[in-house]
Amino acid sequence: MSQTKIKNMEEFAAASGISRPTLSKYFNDPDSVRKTTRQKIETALESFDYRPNIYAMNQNRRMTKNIGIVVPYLADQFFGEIVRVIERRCIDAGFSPSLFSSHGEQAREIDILDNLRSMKPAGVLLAPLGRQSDKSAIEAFCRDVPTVLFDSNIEGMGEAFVGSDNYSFVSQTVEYLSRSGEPPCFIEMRHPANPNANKRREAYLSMMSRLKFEPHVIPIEGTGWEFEEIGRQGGLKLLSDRALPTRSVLCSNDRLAIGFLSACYEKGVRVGRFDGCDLRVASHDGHPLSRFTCPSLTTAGHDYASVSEHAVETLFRLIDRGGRFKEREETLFPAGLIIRNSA
Amino acid sequence: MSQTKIKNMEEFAAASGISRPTLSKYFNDPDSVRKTTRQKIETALESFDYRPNIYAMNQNRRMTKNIGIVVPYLADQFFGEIVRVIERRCIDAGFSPSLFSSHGEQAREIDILDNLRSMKPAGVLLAPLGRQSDKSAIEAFCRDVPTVLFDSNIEGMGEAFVGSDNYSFVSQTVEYLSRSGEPPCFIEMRHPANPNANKRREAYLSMMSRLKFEPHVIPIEGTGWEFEEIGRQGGLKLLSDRALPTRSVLCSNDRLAIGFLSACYEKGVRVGRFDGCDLRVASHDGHPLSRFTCPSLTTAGHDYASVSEHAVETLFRLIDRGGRFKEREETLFPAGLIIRNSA
DNA sequence: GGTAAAAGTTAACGCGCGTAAAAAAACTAT
DNA sequence: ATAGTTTTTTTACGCGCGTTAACTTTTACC
Repeated sequence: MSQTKIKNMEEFAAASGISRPTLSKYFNDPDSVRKTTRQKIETALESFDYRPNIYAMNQNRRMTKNIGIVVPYLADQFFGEIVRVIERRCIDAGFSPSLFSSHGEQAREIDILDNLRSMKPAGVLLAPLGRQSDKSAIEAFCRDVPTVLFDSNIEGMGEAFVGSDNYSFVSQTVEYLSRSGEPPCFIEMRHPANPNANKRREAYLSMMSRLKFEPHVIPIEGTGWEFEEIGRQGGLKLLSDRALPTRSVLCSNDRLAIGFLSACYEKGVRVGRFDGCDLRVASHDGHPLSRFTCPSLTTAGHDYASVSEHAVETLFRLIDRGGRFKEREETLFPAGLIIRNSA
Repeated sequence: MSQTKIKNMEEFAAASGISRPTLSKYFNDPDSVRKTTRQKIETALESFDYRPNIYAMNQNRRMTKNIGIVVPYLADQFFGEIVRVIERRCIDAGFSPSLFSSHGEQAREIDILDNLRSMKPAGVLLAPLGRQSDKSAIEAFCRDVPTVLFDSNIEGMGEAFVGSDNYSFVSQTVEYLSRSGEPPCFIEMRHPANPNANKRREAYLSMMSRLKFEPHVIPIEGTGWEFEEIGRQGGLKLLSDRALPTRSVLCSNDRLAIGFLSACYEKGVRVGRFDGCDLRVASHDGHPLSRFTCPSLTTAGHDYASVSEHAVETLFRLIDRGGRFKEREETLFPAGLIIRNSA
């Protein structure tokens, strides 16, 4: 252990017998110094436990090794999962990730972007709120900071977008439901916060038309991020009013479906793909809890790993390129159909 | 909008007609300058949009206005909810919260604490991993940085602990279940990661003994943070083996119960508090999704608002006091019994 | 209107580190 | 061993802001 407290790089230079500029080089990139000196430094580091002052390090740099990660709603397990993978990859690549959640509020998203700007990050991974986002604020931000969008696309913003291919999600569920029984109606929020919802509706309509079935889009009321409650209330109303046009239901996303299933249960409607069931219910996202619903939920799942890996990989490439791509990139990953008991 | 770009406080001083030291005072505490000058500054701020360099601000300060928030697992909605409230209050109080998730890994928790230390935060709100935590690392950290623990208590560490009163949770559920039917057996993970689980088992045993019922603690296998899966596998096994000693089941926490309910559903066991049901299931935590299970889950819910408010309030008080309390504080909030359909 | 207290200004230094230039030292290859 | 290359050292300055001290202007109050 250390005997004398080392408080700056100067003192550590004296203690380790390496000059300060060389130490500075080392801390910014350990591979930039000769192997023998690197070992000397690392030996000294062990006995003196010194860490450079991060504020002093960054204040005179036009760009830091920080990476911002912004998600719309951290309580949504989808983002919890994505963030975990992204953080790990950033750390492994020698960056310091900073995590922010907009908590579904536009003002908060703008605040976060403002803060982020003054952190001079090397790059930012941004999952915007979507419909609620202040487009011009995001546009201005993307001009200043190298940004990769994920999850929600906003046309033309950021240098790249990485997300899931909504058509792939919906085409698989519609095709499966139609093949194995009655074609589904489609339940969604009337005013979805997230642009993916619109893509999914369009995909549903297009698939139904291709398969020559009559489409039924059923919008339910409610705003905010409490999707389960919205799905539940919508479900209770639809079931009370006997307003479902078909005996197959496709929900826009799993959280809505979780609420809808709870309504079915309460109303005594037997959900499932087996004989004696009243209704089949399927959905999209592959929510971590979708396999614990009653019955377990048939859904089209995100390729979580690919989306997060590719988002990070794209950002690193963007940083290497100096923050600009020739052309905006868009990468969409297909879904994987997960057949369980609900449909 | 601005015409000339302002790049530091010097230039902003010239543009606004206020001297730099006064500006410095203003940015560190807007109330420390006279109202008239404050208004002049704020007017100038609007037309020039300047923000002080956060790195330069902090590098020569022994303590910053940063607050660290560390949780063991962000994908757990319990923490998602708590973090939302805490972040908001920190911002309103003029601090900059930084959010970190240990993702259930000891190494990650240690890393986070190391980083946090070099951020010189004014204070830290730490929900430790629990059993997996490196006690000595946490102890060392708490010596250097004013820290309030929450959710998981580790005896003697940090200047304060704010959490829920596990006895209150369990006594209410056990009392309710016993009064309204058969006394419950208690299902928990054999090696729980979180110390609250141990408190809950003890509370169960103590309540059962007080009520003069025979206790049945049923440990189930599995490690990690995938509680639902653990609860499900445990449930499937118990039901197959017909190993449940009673027709009332009390789960240690809601996530376990969600898995257990899915096992019951799959096995065709009718869960509920009504005639014709085979089993009653109750639990603890008031998980955001507990009301959407099938049937909806009877549970003892955290007082989320009070826990998070009081944790923040305690940290602010600690910071005011210079980072030390005379005596370690411990505050526990009681649970609220939420009677739904499962029991 | 005069005076003391409060708030602002000017001038100057320091924080810890990045970085550039010139000189010295350490390797590499012939 | 020698010349050539790479790496390290020395020296010195700058970044943007915190902070202090001495001084000047504004306010508040009788």
